[in-house]
Amino acid sequence: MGERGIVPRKVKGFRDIDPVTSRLRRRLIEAATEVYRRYGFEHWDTPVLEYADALGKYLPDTDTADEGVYSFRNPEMEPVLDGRGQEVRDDANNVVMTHHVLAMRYDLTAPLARRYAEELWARDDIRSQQPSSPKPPLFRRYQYGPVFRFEAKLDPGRYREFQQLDFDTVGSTDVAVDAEACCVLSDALEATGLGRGTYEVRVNDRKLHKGLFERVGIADETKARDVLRVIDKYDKIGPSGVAAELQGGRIDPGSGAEVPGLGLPSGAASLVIDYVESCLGVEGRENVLARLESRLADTPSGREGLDEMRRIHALLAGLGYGDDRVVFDPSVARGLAYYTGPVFEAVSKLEVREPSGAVRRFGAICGGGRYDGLVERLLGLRVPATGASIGVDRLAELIARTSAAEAEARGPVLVVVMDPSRMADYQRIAAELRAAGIATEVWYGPQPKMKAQMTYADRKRCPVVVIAGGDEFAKDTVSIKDLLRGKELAGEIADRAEWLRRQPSQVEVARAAMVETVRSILAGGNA
RNA sequence: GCCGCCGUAGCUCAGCCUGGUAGAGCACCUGACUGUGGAUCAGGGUGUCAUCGGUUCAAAUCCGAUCGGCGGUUCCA
Repeated sequence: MGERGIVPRKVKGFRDIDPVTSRLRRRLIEAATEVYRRYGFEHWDTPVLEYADALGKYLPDTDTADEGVYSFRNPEMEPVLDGRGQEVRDDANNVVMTHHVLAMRYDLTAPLARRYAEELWARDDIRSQQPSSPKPPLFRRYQYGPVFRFEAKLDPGRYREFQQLDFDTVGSTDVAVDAEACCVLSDALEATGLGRGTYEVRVNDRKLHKGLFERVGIADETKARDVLRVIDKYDKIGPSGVAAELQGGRIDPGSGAEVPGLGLPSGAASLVIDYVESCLGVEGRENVLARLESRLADTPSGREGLDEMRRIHALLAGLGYGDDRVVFDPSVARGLAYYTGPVFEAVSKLEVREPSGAVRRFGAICGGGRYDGLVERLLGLRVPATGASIGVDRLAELIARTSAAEAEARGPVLVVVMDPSRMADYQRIAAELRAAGIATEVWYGPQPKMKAQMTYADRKRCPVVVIAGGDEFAKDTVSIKDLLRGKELAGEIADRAEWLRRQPSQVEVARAAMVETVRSILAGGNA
């Protein structure tokens, strides 16, 4: 053995997708996008690469080293543009060129903003910073595809490349759109196979949080964000943990890690905890609203948030979306620097058991909300938008783990090669089956031994094998073996010789009847 | 990123404390079987003991660093 060459290895955080997962993924995307389409969203795609500054405007936490985008310098030189889109020139009046930084998209919303802003940019009134029309055009689209995030820590079910399935409405401030987004999520999840009652769409409004801070007297945004972060951990660390982190800090008993406190006065801390606990275990959107009413109605932002929630509730109720599908949960705190109004997420209530026996909770499988600052940072123009995204990979994993049917994926039909000199005949058999819409593969492996071919078919979960040797060709027949039926009957095998003589899962039929016979086996009937 | 635990065959793991160059179950491979996967029987160990370095006559075993996994913490547009 000499040099081994380059060691083949996959990039960490990225995945190879096997045929079963791939098929499931595509099925989910088809089912969900069909729902999106029914609501009037149209399909737009955008490139995987964007100029980093177009994305970067939405990187609220670029200072944290943990996360980031994959980026690199464009190999091609392009002109540098100023804020009005004019080429920058040097003293000699030459156009200044540079290798711009390109980045892989980390979600589908930032590219949407770019796409939308680019449309507006073409309008003279917008470019001159003096919009003649204060009303941005309405735009509804869905999009799916891979997004890329550099994450320092890779939890199970968390990757650096993953699929998102987005739908967004740009150009409307009406919370009716937010209510509709909840319906879309619910419909889409059910279309992919989640049973009613196994999931819930949780809704909150960032304005409620804002109201809480007004009440408690927290004006600083960073501080507010810190408080929300602590609230979000309530189910993990409990009321005493939350109280400690809001005030003096605590030491995590699990890891011994020191968690610094936020230094809130104890009165403020108990107001915050009261807010979180006020709705714990409260069933029904009406009841949640009533609890919040008594706590936040006297703050300007809280009042606003409550009005929005109330309207969303009325719209949902009018459409028949009850508490079995959409709930109000004031602890939901997504995308702190990003969302401006209603926020939603969808979670599965099913438990998944790891091979190790541990129960694993799936995180949110969908997330979304209103982000009225979308285009503002690109064009200085405030454009309302709301939308949500399904995490396709998480949903796929959830369904794969909780649905037995999905695990039983089938391979193609295999045409066994008994006599390599009759390859043309085998390929003709395969062509006939394919013409009937049946996925079919001819054995091209090295040894023509039948046992090896059967083992191959078994591994590949082939449902049917077509066998034709000298006997069959002489009689113009084929032997058709039902591997799934054979598997069922395999338990009865006591004497192999006897078993082979009877071949209970195999039939010999006239060549003309082959397609029909295979079709009926695939349809579930036994030949 | 920080703290803790872990890293031996394809998988689940034993061996490590008390150094003497590896073992179990399952899986896998071969054959009984010249035209039949799953039964049965008979064979087969398929491994740079994560990597690199240190201590030692001798390291899977002791020490250090690195990489990888898991849990927590941070974070999640």
